[in-house]
Amino acid sequence: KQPAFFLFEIFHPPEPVPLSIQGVQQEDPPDAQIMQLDNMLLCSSGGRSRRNSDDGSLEHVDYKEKLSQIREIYHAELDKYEQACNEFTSHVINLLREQSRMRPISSKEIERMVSIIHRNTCEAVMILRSMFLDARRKRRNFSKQATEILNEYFYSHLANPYPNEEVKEELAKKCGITVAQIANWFGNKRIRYKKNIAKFQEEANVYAMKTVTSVSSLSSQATSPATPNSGGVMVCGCFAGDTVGDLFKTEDRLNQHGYQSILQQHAIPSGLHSVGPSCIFQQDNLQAV
DNA sequence: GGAAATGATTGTCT
DNA sequence: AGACAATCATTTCC
Repeated sequence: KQPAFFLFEIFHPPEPVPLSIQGVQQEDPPDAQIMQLDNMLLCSSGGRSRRNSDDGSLEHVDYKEKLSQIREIYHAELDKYEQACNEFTSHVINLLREQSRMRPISSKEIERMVSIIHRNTCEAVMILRSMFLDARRKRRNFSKQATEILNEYFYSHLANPYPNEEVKEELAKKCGITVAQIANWFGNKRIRYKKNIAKFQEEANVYAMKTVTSVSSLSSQATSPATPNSGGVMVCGCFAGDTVGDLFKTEDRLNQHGYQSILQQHAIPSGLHSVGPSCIFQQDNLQAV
């Protein structure tokens, strides 16, 4: 899942970041750093220098050589750090962009993240961690288009609104969300629909009409809405004006007004009491009995 | 600002 | 493993 994945990435950055160098870089201007290096070198070679005090020029050359060597290493390390820091920053930005599909992320938030990374990496990890833990339940509603697609599928497969893995993947692609989100959506939809069918009547009718128009526009000779792929049409038609919340009553009405034909279309044996186990109404029957 | 809607999470069941 | 049910946390609507 995204937050966990992100945390893993943070704790395993692409390149180990040399914290000590970062601290030096920020706290001291370049000149002060060079001075520091000079002093360190003087201290480390102090003993030898005293022992060879009679050969001052040789010692000086040796010192200069060492100094430039260390400077080279230092700058190489500094470059490495900057590169790692930039890589890490772009890495975080990419992850944020990915996450922006799941929850709203403003450009300000991204800027803040970047400034945090450039402060102190250790501190940054802690801040970022808490921020992501806080944000783990933040969400964004699906786009209208995505909801349309999902509802269209749901209401045109009302007899068996259980898309298989293949269909889920296809829907996920179409809607620009994950398969897990598709599963969540159908889980929520089934349960909420079943809990209060009356509330969803209007919506069901809307999508039924959509199916009618799309089907009739596809086949000009179709005079009846009961074409193989228009299951929702019949279902919603018989819901119109129905205020019954009780599933059993609803089922009776469905049987009376043609829901049976939809069940048959889905290769479900006649009579709701022998409907396959994947039918939501069957499950309710079992629970009620 | 509060209610309703909605996506996600968690625990339980089969 | 997948479905359901309850619930949480956020967003949207009035």
